[in-house]
Amino acid sequence: MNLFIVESPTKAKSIAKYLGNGWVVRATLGHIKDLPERELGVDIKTLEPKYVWLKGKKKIVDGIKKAAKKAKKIYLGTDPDREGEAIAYFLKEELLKVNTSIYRATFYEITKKAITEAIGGASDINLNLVSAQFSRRVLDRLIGYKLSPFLWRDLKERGLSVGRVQSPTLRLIVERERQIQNFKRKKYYYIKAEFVVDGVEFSAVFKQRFEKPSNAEPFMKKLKDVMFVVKSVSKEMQKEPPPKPFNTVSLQAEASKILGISVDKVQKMAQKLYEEGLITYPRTDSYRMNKEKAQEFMKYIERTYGKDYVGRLRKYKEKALAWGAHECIRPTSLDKKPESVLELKLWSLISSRALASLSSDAIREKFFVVLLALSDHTLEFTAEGSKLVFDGWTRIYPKEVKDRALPHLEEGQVIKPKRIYIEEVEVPPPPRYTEGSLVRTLENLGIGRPSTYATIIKTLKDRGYVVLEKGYLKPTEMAFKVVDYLMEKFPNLMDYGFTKYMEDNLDAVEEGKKDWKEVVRESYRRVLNAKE
DNA sequence: CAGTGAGCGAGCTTCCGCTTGACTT
Repeated sequence: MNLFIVESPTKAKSIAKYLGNGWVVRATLGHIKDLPERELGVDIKTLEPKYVWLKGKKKIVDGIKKAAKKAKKIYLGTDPDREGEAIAYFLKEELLKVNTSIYRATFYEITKKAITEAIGGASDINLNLVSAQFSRRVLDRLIGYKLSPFLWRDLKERGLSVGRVQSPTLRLIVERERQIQNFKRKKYYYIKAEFVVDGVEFSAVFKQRFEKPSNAEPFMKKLKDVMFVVKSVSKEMQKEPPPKPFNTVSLQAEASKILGISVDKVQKMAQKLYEEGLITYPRTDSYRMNKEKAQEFMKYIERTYGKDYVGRLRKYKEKALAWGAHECIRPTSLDKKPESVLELKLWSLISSRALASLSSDAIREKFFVVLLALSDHTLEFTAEGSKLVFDGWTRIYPKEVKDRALPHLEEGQVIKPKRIYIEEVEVPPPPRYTEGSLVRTLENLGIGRPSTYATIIKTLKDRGYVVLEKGYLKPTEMAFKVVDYLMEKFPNLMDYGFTKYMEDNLDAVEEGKKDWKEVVRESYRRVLNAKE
């Protein structure tokens, strides 16, 4: 008998099916060891971490140990990334006590082929990856546990917190609020001309924008009872490529918007769909899709919508970190659907998005018309129109874009406006973040990971830093104080590029170019550098 | 005798990231 160990019990089930008789597959349920919660757990002089059993994990690993005793070979199939490598490292440390035949197997998708290849090519733990995890973990602990007390002391409130992720995130929310508070109402004025030609209504706008309506008045006088001549008509075809399939962030943002629920709820529902075997792994930053599945989906598109709607499997530029474990979020099969109404809505959203990503471009025809006042050719107006000439992917994943109709116009044609008027346009202040837009911003900045995006928001709420108001995140008084304090005292931590700086250093550790403790020391010094 | 400071004990807040299931409300 051989033993195969993964993180997720759902994966364990699938893999057990592929491997068949002679194999036992077990799951760790994520990390098994971590720094102790109630103390720093890091020797501040040597930076030596103290990893202890996570609650309930000793029991799980004891169970795995029992199986390991009887196993011929043991394969550590935890996720192929920093955190997964650390789990494998601690597993090996324990399992060596009962069996020395231990191998590290990595795979990037759960197919029979990928698993078989992983077993064939199994090797040993990558200690550089493990070291990078230590760096990340210890640095986060130092920042969290050493800096939070500053807030308790100086802001005289208990329960406040500082973190590499949460604090810059809070800064985003607070800075946006300040932009809104300091926003100067600004209005602009446009001159518009309305026409009806062949029963089609359209409007054209004067090339110049005015700060005050009185500035537009002299032009309005000149435009009294004026006729227009069509100077030029042009058009161009525009391709609209399909959207990418979902990853964690885009699913959270899109589903919370469309279904009107929190990103936390989206994530919990997605987890349930995953456990029921209806979708792929829901915590991923990748847009990759399994080739065979993509082929199958494209055949479905051809059967259902016709050949013209079949696109191709596109390659997307992935963030460096998205190299990791999992493909995009997609249905496992188009026939297996959930029963509950809300879950079905989410599943359908995921399915149609995955299908749309494999569908053809939509094609839009855009028109541009230039009109001149017949009496004075310096008075130039323009009109734009557009029309969807081929719906492509938008047939599968609806996108709301209205056509703007223009009548057929010939150069030199003279037309009479129905009316000419001044339109007031007020520039709106920037909006507060929604949970979805915040999570999108974090992903773009490289802050946080797919497994934590939803909990970051929860932490900010729990600390009393933000409240949800009509679906938007609003910072509290305390949030302003905390951000101002941290910006003054630890500006390097509050820099949106800090995580990127850390990641670059972790990359160096992973490549064996830097010592992990040196990276912690340097980064932590950088955080403190401001004053203290 | 007032003021200072060493020493000691009580209370104990907090990080990010990996994964679910066992809790409570």
